[in-house]
Amino acid sequence: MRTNRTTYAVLGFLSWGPMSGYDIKKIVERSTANFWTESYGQIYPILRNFTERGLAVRVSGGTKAASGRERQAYQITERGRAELDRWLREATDPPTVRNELLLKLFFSRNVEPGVARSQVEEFRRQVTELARQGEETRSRLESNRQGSPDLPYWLLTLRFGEIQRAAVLTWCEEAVAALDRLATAPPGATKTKGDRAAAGKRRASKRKDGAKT
Amino acid sequence: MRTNRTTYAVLGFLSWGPMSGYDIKKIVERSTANFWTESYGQIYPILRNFTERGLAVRVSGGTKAASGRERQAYQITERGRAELDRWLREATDPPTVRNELLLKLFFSRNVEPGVARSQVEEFRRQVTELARQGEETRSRLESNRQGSPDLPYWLLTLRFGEIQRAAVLTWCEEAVAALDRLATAPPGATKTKGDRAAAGKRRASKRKDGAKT
DNA sequence: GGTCTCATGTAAATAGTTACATGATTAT
DNA sequence: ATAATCATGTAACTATTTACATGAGACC
Repeated sequence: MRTNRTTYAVLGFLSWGPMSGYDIKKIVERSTANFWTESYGQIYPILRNFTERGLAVRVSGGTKAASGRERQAYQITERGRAELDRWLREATDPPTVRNELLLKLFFSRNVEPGVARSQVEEFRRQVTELARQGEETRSRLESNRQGSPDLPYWLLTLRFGEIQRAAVLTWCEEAVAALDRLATAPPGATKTKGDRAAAGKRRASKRKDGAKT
Repeated sequence: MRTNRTTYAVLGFLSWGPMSGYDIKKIVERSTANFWTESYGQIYPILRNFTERGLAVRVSGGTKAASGRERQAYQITERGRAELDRWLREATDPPTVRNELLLKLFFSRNVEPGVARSQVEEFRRQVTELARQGEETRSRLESNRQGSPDLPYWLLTLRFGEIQRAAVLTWCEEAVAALDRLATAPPGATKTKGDRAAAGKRRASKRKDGAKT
């Protein structure tokens, strides 16, 4: 029975030093956003939970900086570190993916190929934007994190994103080309089994396809 | 306020023809497992909900085949098709990813590089297995779905997986190599604040250049 | 004076999984 | 006989997001 993954994300950040829930949220947005997110609704309760389980202690005050309320920082304990260590060594389940774009594509014969095409194009724009952000992150890391013992690991996660995004962009182009071919060539002409024509025409009108309502 | 994505997955399957919750679960496992999953706890309630909202009607009996209970099939209505159509055209939010392997890697300086290395290796095994399954799916589709109007779309989603997995496997090798270098070269080299040197050298391919400062 | 950001937190809603209850039929 | 599979469904739990309440200091 796998326990809450948020636990470990938060423990991981606390391993860098004492910080508050607010800090964690901000850092998550800047550092792991591409493969991990957390919301306040997760973070604050888990921090309280840590103090109950002895994985962290609350150190009020702290840096203080420029804040309205008093800063509630949390410091990881030995037990907290042990728990983090355990998780880092433990087997990792493959991620459960849910990709809505692919789901739409999967059912896209219900619409004209142009619709699927626009979806892919929009997806490509999104990925391109992520790639741009990735480049920024890389130069930021390389210019002011030199020598950090964390850096090699951070670069590994960054590289994952880079390689994956490049692949996805390749696919986008391939997919757009395939959909263009579908849009022009295919209505009923090609394949076997005579009944294909309908798919291309589908949008034209509502006729009965043997299904009543 | 985006409504439940499960809704559309189920509508999509019903667009193929009347089917039961059980059918949907089985088909999901065989067809979309790589980018979409659903559980009974989602499917059955949503089917009931469809009858209330007029997106599908219940057609008891149906194929019947070999079943214990009476088969409860659901048939999509015109309103259901309209809703599916709307969703297919609607803008798609980028997927929120949560990749636990990358999260572990991100915090892996808390353990020896060998730990991260094993995690990546295990991940590679998982992806390799998925790739094998993907190949099976491809030959299955190509041999007995020829001429289906859905085929081009299915192949697109399949291709996405293929391209992405190839990229991920490339990354795995790169990552293992990087972690091996980390394990041998750097133990204390980077430790202190003052030495930017070590990190910069790390990029050099095979350290014959005396990379350990 | 207004609004922005810092900051902590909670409540409610939504999403999703897991485990179980039930029971008929089919294969061994 | 019994195990497996077909099949439907629910309850409880876990996970996660969103929206809101609160309030202080900073900035214009």
